[in-house]
Amino acid sequence: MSPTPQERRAARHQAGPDKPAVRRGPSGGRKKPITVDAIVSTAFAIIEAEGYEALTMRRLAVALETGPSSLYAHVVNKEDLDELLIGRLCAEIELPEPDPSRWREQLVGVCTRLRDQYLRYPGISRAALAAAPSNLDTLRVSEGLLAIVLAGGVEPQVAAWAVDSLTLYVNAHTLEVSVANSRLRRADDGWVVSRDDMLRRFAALPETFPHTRRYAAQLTAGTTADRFHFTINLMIDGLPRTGQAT
Amino acid sequence: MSPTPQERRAARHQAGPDKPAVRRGPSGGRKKPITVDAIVSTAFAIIEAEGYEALTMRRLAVALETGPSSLYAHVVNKEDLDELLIGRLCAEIELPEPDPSRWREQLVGVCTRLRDQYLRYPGISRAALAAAPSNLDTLRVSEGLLAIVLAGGVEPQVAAWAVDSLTLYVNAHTLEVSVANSRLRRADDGWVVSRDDMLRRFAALPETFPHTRRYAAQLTAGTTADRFHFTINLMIDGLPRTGQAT
DNA sequence: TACGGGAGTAGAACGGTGTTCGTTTCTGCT
DNA sequence: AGCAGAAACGAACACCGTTCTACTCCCGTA
Repeated sequence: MSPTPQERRAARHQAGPDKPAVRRGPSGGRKKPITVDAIVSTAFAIIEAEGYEALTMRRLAVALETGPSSLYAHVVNKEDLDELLIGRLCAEIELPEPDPSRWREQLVGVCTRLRDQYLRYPGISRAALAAAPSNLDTLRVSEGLLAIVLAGGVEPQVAAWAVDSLTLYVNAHTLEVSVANSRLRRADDGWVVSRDDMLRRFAALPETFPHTRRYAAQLTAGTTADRFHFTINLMIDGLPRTGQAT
Repeated sequence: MSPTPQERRAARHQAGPDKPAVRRGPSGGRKKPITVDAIVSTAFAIIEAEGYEALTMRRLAVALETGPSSLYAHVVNKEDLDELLIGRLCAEIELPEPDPSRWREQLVGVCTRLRDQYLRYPGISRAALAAAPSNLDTLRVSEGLLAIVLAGGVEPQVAAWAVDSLTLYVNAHTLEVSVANSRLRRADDGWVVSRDDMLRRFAALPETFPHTRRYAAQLTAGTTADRFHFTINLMIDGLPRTGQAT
C-alpha cells in the first residue's frame, strides 16, 4: 500500500523520517511534478505576495498549473496544508544552544525570529493558532524554548507553562499586526490609520472615558515592535527563578 | 434621510446614543419584526448552541424565518455583525470601581469575566481579534482596565501597553481553548484527547526532545483555567509600580 | 379619502470557497 | 507487450457572503 496523505499526516505527529516517495504516474510529461514540497513552496510564495487570505486551493492549483482536485492527492485538506505550512515555518527557526548566562536574550531572540517569520507571511498566524500542538516541527521549537527557560533556572512547572504562554502571545501578536495591516491596506472606509487620527479620536471621546482621553498619547505610543518586546519582557521578568543564573 | 446600516456603523465609533428607530414597513404582519437587536440575539443563540463556525448569514436568516438578503437592511456585512456581537459581549462586562488596595484581584476579575463571556460563545474570539479597537464598547472595557491598573500605581505608559497585552492574551487564550474544544468535539482522527494520550505521546518522542520527554508531566499539567490565571498573574506581577499600592 | 413614495422584506442569482466523483493518462514491472 | 495501479484532472456538489430586483405594506401629504 502506498502512503496516502492521511497516513503521511498521521506520521507527521510521530517519530521517524519520511521516505522520499519515489516518483510515479504521468508526472514525466509535466515540467514540474506535483509534490508536497512544491505545494508548500508555492503556497508560501502566494502568502508572501498576497497574504494568507489569498491562499485558496484554487489559487494554489492555478499557480501549479493544474486543477484543484489534483492537490488532494498530496494533501488531506486545507487544514492539513495549514499544518504543513506552519511545520515548515517552524522548521526554519534556528534554536541556540542554551546559555544560562544569556537565557533572557536567547528567549527574546527566538521569539523575535518566530515573530519575523510569521510577519513575513501575513495572516499565517491564523493557521498557527488552529494547528494541533502535537506537530513535530512546532514541538521542536517548544523544546528549544523550554531548554532555554530551564537553563535560566526556572522551575520546570513554571517553565512549561511559560513557554506555552510565550508562543501563544507571539501568535496572537502577529495575527493582530497582520489583521491591522490588511485593514490598513484596503482603506475602504474612513477608518483609523495614522496615530494622529487615533489621538484625535480618543480626544473626542465623551467624559465617560477619562483615562483613555488623558493618556491617549501613551495608548497610541510605540511601534508594534516596541509593544512586542514590552510584553515579552513583561512575561519573562515575571518568571520566578530558583536557580543561580542572572 | 434614514439611518442606513453604514451610517449606524460609523456612529458606533463616535459618541451619542442611537435613536430607537421607529418601526415601519410590512413588519406588522410578522410575528417578530427584524431588528438589529433581534439579529444579534439570535446570532448569540446560534453561537452558544453550535459555535461561531456555525454562524452564517444563511443560518441566521433561517433562524429568523427569513431570507439572507433581509439581514443586509440592518447589517452592513458579516464583519459588521461580528463587531455588533463583540460590542454587546463587552457591554455586558461589569467594571468595578477601582480600589488601589485590591487592584490585582480586580484586574484578574475583569479578565476572568471577559474570558467566561468569550468561552460561553465558542469561537467568538476570532471575531474579537479581527474587530477594530475603536469600537465604543470594547473601548469601555479598556477604559475600565486602564483605570484599575492606574489605580494600582503603574506608570501610565506601562499601564497603557499592559492593558493591550492583557486583552490580547485573553482573546488568544479563549480562541485556543475554543479551537481545542471543537477539535475534541469532532473526534474525527485518532487525535490527542486525554492527558494520558498526551503523556504517552510525549514519552514516545525521539531523543531529540529531551526536555519535552523529561517534563511531560509539567507540560500537560493543569487545567486551562490554571494556565489562564498563571499567565495573567505572570503579566501582572511583571508590572513595575511606582506608587504606593500593594 | 386617495395616493404616491419609501422603507422593510424576500426570492433568485452571482461569484467564490473547500471538497468529491468518475475518468483519463501515464509509468514501472512482470 | 500488456497490465496493475498511481497520479492528474474536469466537472460537479454543497455551501458561503453578497447583490439585484421585485414586491408589499405603512405613513404623510394633497
